Amino acid sequence: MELEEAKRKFIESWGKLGSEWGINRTMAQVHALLLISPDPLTTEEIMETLRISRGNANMTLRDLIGWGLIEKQHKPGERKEYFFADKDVWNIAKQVAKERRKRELEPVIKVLDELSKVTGDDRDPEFATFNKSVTDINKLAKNVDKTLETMLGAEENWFWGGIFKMFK
Amino acid sequence: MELEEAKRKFIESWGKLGSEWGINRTMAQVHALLLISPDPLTTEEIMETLRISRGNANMTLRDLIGWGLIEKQHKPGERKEYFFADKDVWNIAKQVAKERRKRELEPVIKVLDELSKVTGDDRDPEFATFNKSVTDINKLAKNVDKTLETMLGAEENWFWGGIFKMFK
DNA sequence: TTAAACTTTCAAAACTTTTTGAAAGTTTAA
DNA sequence: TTAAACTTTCAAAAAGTTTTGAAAGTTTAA
Repeated sequence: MELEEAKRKFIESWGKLGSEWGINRTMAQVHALLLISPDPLTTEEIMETLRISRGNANMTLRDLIGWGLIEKQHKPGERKEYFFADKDVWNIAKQVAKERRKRELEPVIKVLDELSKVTGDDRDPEFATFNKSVTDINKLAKNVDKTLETMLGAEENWFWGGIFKMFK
Repeated sequence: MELEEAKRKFIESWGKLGSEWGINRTMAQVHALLLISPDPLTTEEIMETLRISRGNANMTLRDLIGWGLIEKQHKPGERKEYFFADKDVWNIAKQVAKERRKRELEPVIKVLDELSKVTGDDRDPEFATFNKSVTDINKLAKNVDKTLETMLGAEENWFWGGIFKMFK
């Protein structure tokens, strides 16, 4: 396969993966494009390469900055803004985990905590089943949360070494 | 909070979480409803409680069975089909991880493997950047895959005990 | 100041996904 | 057989999401 085709394929795949993971397709594609660009790109260049509108490009770039995945850069003597992506895959994974934890896990845990407080008669099957599911899921969510927290604070090397060895 | 309100809230939250995680809202809501039902429910009951159409209910129930999250049950002497959810949270997490691994991770790894094979001149920054990102992401994806595989094969208890201790 | 170069906004349009509901299909009991 | 009870299908409609592009806003250099 030739480099240009490979690049296109990479952008396409990353976009698809993104849309399965709550990051929208264009956002993931712009990210992919910046990931494989040795130099920072302008809005104009991104619009052209991915054939997207100015408005879309601007919004997407802003979102990506919000996710901590890309940064603005200014070249001395130039008015234009350049964008570049952090190329460190471990950082990317960490950022995504961090954001999703904040955006999705935290609100759910808040609701579950509230729902765990509901009281009732344990001999009432309606209550008992509700209560068991809610408490179990709450425990699971808290466990995941704690795990993420620890992972985010941990150092990079254990990851590349393979966490999985620990479960053997 | 009163039990009925709590149930509604649980179904709503689970639905929201589902839609952020690639499982559609109705599917997650039906699952939530079955999770907190002490007894199996019929299509009719589910339609009524969640105010969804017959077609939608039928499709959703089929999908949930496909994900391994619920099962059909027959009551002796009755024509109707009843549905019930596995209430074991660890099983639920395992099933979801298993399915997503198969549906999403595997195809990506396949593409990345292909893209890793692309050759070029390492002094060409275009190639070098592309290659580094692709290989790094490939390593990450494989690592996640391996971790999932091990987790899925592992026993339940280490999870409830808290994996996170291992990262301390 | 001014105007050129650039960025941001947002209502409307395009596209995608989900849901509906009526019709077709299947199973069972009599 | 038949018909009632139930399940499945799928084209069209509704709902939800993303994208466009023109207009408004901002910054900078002169």
